[in-house]
Amino acid sequence: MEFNEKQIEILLVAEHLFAEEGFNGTSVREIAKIAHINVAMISYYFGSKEKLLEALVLYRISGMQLHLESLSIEEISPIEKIDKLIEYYIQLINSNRCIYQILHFEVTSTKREINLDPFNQVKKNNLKLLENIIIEGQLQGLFQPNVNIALIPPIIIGTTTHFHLNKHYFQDLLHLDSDEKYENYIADELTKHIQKTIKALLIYED
Amino acid sequence: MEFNEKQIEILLVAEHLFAEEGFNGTSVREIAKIAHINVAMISYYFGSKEKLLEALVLYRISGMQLHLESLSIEEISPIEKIDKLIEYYIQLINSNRCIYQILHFEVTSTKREINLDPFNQVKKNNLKLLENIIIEGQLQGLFQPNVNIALIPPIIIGTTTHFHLNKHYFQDLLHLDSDEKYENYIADELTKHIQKTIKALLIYED
Amino acid sequence: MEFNEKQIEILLVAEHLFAEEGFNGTSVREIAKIAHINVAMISYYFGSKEKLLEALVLYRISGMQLHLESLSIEEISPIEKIDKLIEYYIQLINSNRCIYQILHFEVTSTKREINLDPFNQVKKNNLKLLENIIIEGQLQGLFQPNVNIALIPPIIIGTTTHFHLNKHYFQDLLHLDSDEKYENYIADELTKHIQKTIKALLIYED
Amino acid sequence: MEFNEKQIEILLVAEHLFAEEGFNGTSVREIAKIAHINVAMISYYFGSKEKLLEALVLYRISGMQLHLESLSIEEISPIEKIDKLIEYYIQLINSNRCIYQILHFEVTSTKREINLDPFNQVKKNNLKLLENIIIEGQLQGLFQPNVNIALIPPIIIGTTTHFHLNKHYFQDLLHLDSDEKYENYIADELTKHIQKTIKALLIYED
DNA sequence: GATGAATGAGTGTTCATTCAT
DNA sequence: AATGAATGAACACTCATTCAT
Repeated sequence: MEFNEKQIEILLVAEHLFAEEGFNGTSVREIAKIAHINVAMISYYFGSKEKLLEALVLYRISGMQLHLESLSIEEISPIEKIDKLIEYYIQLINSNRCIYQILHFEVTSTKREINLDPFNQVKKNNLKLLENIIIEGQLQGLFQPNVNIALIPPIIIGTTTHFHLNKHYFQDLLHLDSDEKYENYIADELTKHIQKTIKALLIYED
Repeated sequence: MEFNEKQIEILLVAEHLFAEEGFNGTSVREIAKIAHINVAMISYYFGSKEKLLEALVLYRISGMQLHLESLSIEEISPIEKIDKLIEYYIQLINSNRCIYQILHFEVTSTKREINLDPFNQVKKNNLKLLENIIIEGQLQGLFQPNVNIALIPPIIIGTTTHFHLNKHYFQDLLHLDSDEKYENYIADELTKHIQKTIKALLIYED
Repeated sequence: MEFNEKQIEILLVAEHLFAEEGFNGTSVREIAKIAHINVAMISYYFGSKEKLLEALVLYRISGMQLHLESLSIEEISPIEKIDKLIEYYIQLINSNRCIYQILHFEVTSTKREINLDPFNQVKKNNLKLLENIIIEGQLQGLFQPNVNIALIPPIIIGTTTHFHLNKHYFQDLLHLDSDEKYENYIADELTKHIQKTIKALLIYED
Repeated sequence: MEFNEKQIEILLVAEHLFAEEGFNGTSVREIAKIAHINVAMISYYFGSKEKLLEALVLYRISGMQLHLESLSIEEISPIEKIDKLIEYYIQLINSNRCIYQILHFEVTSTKREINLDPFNQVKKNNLKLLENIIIEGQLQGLFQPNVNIALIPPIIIGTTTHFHLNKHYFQDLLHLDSDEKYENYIADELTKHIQKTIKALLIYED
């Protein structure tokens, strides 16, 4: 699917608004106004508001694959690989914050007829990547053998998105009185915390 | 705030629909139809659709406090306390799944003028409870000293809600081909997984 | 028709609101609230909102008769009688401002099924009173013979009500920067102006 | 402000209904039905029902200026000028009957946020025109010096609108058993009556 | 290819009134 | 006699979409 310049602008505006106000809370007129295009353009370009969402999902999912092919062949320890992967994962969620929220709330939970196979495939690929690293670590005797690998991404994604969703609460709790401090906290403390957690889980013998 | 029988029925129907279709995706007529009441009743009882949401939040938050006062005085090890607390926490999220989703997506993220102070207070109380247990464990030399306690609830809540939000994906991935199996998986594997993760984090020396 | 204390309070509140906001612009809930009675009382006491208006009209019309029986027998010149009558008329409109407005706008012009016979009778009686004075003056050679008597009350009522309806405009135009000044202007200048006008009309030979 | 054909039709229908049933007594559906347009068109064209009223007022006020520039320079006596002005004034009110009623009742008296400055300006302009004629007459010694000029338009407008508002009463009183007779009465008797009244007032020495 | 005009369906809310008590 | 609870109907308005141009 190829999108022209205007279509991409519409997608970006829609992404922002869908994330902020929800799909039903966003009117096509609002999108059209901000994107400086005619209302009819949305139906004209995408068919309908719902199909605009579908196009947006498609457009964004392609960029959500972890591009860590290098990681597999790098000559660093699996522990460092885990650290790198988590850092990269959190950055990925961070920079795709809007579409993550849209996907989870507007698509996954509600009953829209949007094909999520590409999204699910991405998640499975990312899971496979993680699995390879863990198996490598287990073979090296660094990681414990009995870990539920499928439940590790939920920790990373879940914790990060939860932190995002409750931004105000955590800004208050952790005294992050500027957006900059908040962003830095994610890049530093939250990332370290999740890295430590996953590594503990992998290494810790119960 | 006291609600009569019909008001509670409206609240329950609204909760279900708001969680499933979103606040903006749910019409008052839909609520009225399912609750077998007149459309005007919603305005009559609650003032407006928005105030209905507010009433729902208020109604539910009171039940979201962790009732684990006993835990503090029980003569079991802090490790067992952590296990119990997590199990209880997950059950709490489980049975309040709808309002959790509503709170996170309809209230926290969007700009509604709903007072979240009670909700935030509950979260802080629950955090305090967790903190006490961890400090107890640290004093006994069971837990490591340098853990970011504030970031532990996000792991529990984030992981659990992420699992819920992606129910279909995980049902497919983990071959949970019935709702029963899915529920059991949460009660067993997911709970164990999160317990193990948190304990690892607390005990693991990096 | 006898009204009890509460009914009269409702009537007074309704009169005030109907004049200020119009019949359709006033809700029975508004009336009930201000009159400190239950909403159902209005239907209970008067039958319906429309019948409340009817009752109000009936209640007020009785007081709108010019009580100037004395005028007929007083031993003053017809010119002085005209002066007295006009002054009295303007005061009458003044103190019945609300119901006058309601009658003209809510009843007379729109198609309500309210019996206006009593109101029309009052107007005819008042016209007769005026006619008698004018005939007396004509017999005394004070007034011209060829005057259209039926069109004299419209001058008095029309001018006065027009002044009331455009209160703000005239307050601005005539620098009547307080309600007191405005009221005084009516009692003094406007009254004198209308008296002079009618007398001129009656005396002036064209 | 330019209005297209359909917009003008809506304005005309609205004018008629607002005058007849009042602003609150007229529903947009009623307007839409009679104007043979979709209900949504009213919001689409004017923004809201209230703004439709505002547009109507704006649309009509421009036509309410007395176009009597010729009068100032015509070589006729001030007395004849007064006659002409009054005749023209009454015709103006006559042909703008609806908007006059709307302005007086729906706009002037109730608390709408409609800008009445243009209307007030028109009234002041018309007053100025009258004033010039009267001063001319006074300079020629035809009119008395001590007349309250600001209170003359109220006589003309008040009397005429009062006559209109009480159409049924006067049709009954004056045996004007057809609309034609009623209209003719205004053009003949009522006009003459008001002309005579104003002239008497101006000429009569008290 | 692109758009202004237009619309039917649906929105949340308010209304006067009714009715069981 | 008096009222709180309840309701169907109507309200103004917004929506995503269509269509002639």
